[in-house]
Amino acid sequence: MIFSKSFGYALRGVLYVSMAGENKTMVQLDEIAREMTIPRHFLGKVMKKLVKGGVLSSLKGPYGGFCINEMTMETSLLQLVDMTGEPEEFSSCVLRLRKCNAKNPCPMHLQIESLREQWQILLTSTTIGDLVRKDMPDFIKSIAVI
Amino acid sequence: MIFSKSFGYALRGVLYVSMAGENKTMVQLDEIAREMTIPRHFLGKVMKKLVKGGVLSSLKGPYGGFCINEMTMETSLLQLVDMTGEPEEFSSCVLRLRKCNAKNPCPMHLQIESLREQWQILLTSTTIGDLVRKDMPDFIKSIAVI
DNA sequence: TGATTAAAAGACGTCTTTGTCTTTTATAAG
DNA sequence: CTTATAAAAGACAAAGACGTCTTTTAATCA
Repeated sequence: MIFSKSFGYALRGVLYVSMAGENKTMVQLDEIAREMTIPRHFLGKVMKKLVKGGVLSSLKGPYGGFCINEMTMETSLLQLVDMTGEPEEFSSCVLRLRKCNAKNPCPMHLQIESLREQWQILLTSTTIGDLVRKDMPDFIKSIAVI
Repeated sequence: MIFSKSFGYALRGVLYVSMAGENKTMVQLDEIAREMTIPRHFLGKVMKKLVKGGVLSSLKGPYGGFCINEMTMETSLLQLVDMTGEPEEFSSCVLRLRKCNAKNPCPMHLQIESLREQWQILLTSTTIGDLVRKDMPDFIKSIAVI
């Protein structure tokens, strides 16, 4: 699989907060985990990363929880990937061949590099806001568990 | 990373046998591991899978080792992926959203599905033979360790 | 048959990802 | 200030990928 489970949890978490947060101010971990069918404590760790990354804001204590902020809707999927996983090794050959690069390309270098760039562009140009705006009403039903 | 280390080892292993095997009959694990800088015993397990999968043949005992067969050059990269890793979950949404499919697509379904298909096509249509034929002389230098 | 060789197979250990549980910290309300 | 609440943080466990080492099996040759 291309994306990690953590990424999937993060995406669904942000989307849930973005949509549920339209009415309420704060959305709590328990609700997100229950509605999205994500292990509660693990989701907690993922959400913490998102808060650290600035994608979401949080508040402890009674009436606390998570909420969106100025950055949320502008966040790209690539940023989400970076926050939830390891920083990609962008220098190395996708096929794991040594010394494969633009100057000394492996036989598949061009085609693979092209595909990787398309992914990059797609993930960079798509924001949480895009997803939320695209088809809100139907989408809420499909962001639950994998 | 898209492909596992095992896949990288398998690819380099098959390529090495394919190219070294033009002269000699049998290529041994020790030589492959040494020349490709791959952990010997781990490579042994990967090579075993390839033999089970029919991509390579092997012989035990003195003068034994690995050699190519009728299937080797026709093997696609996708087959190599399948042999070295887990069977892909092709039904599930790449973004890990539930119930996302052609009839009930998530907002990114079309674009992502298109990219995935391009990968699929590339990996299916590229065979070991293609790689070996493409630029043999230069390639042998670049298939070593990542 | 016996010795040697090399792949096959299995036991075991490490590291990362994923998941669970408990404790700590921060905030709101009385 | 005390209590309740909820995120933050940390310890720990399970599973899989990756890696090492040892034993077993099969083949060749004397």
